[in-house]
Amino acid sequence: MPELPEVETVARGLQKTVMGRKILSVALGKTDFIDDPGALERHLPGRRIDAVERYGKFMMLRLSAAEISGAVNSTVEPEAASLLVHLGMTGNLASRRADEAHEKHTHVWMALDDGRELRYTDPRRFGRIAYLAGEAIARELQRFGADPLLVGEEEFVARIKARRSRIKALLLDQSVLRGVGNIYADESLWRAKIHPARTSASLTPAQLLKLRRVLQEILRKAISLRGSTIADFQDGQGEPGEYQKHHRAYGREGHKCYRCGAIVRRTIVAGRSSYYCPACQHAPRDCRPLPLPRAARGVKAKASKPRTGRWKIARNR
DNA sequence: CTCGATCCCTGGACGC
DNA sequence: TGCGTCCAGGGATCGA
Repeated sequence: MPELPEVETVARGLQKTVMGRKILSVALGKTDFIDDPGALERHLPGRRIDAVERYGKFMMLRLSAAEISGAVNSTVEPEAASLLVHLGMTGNLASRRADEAHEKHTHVWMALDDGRELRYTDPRRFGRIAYLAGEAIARELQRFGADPLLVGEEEFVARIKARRSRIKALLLDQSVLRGVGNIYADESLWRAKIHPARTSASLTPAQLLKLRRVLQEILRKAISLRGSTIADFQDGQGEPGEYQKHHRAYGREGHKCYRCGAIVRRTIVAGRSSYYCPACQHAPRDCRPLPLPRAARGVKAKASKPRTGRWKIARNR
């Protein structure tokens, strides 16, 4: 699932391939995940993609003011505008040759001035696309919390301590930190030896500082490895990330803890599967692991495949 | 404020 | 093998 490192990877790819390109036209497939499909058709053609930025799990395509060539298009307002793209669970945004067959579940085609198309694909359509202009951009972004890579020690502790939820729920809450999802929440909690069901109030400042530090280390490492690619699916030409090889908790139910050898267990916290080492990460009394599935039990349990969605980082050529 | 439940959606895993 | 069921999960939303 695209979290901060995966979105960063996609955004960096797009910086190389579509930045500076002009959008010539827009075609749409299914649009139930798009805020205002008509706005895309009305406002994107004629604009140039000036920048591709990441904001939490969103990508922001900064768009030019649109008077690039030829006739003035009166339907295009001159104010700052952005295309916000959230990949949800299975979304991808990539540049393809216009004559290249499109993947199944492609829902947006943006023809560019270099003969290529910027295409959005998303089988489950849990993603989101929104065209935002003017003050709507700032209004949209103010809902989100700190960037976990930039947040300082004081702010991190303050944001966590301001709430009394379980730590996993807080890590996943985009209004606390923007960009952390299920994988990197579990990975950082394992590394910090904190059980996901612990409440923020029960954690010491030292534990929170440790959590912040390992979270940043993990995110940086994951970005350097182009994110995590879980269980490849369909279509050949992706360039998968490598960070899944470094997972220490996520998807490892039934395997031995890399640190102590205990069996990694799974439980549900904040409505999400949460993987942890019962020996390293002391559980609150009210939190029990789920029974191990048959595939993950037994002596030589050939570890179950990670229970997870799957997606692939497509190469942005 | 915080929780859990429900829904959205598709396809892969699994059980019989 | 084939079919039905369960499940993954980010986020919105609603009720407790």
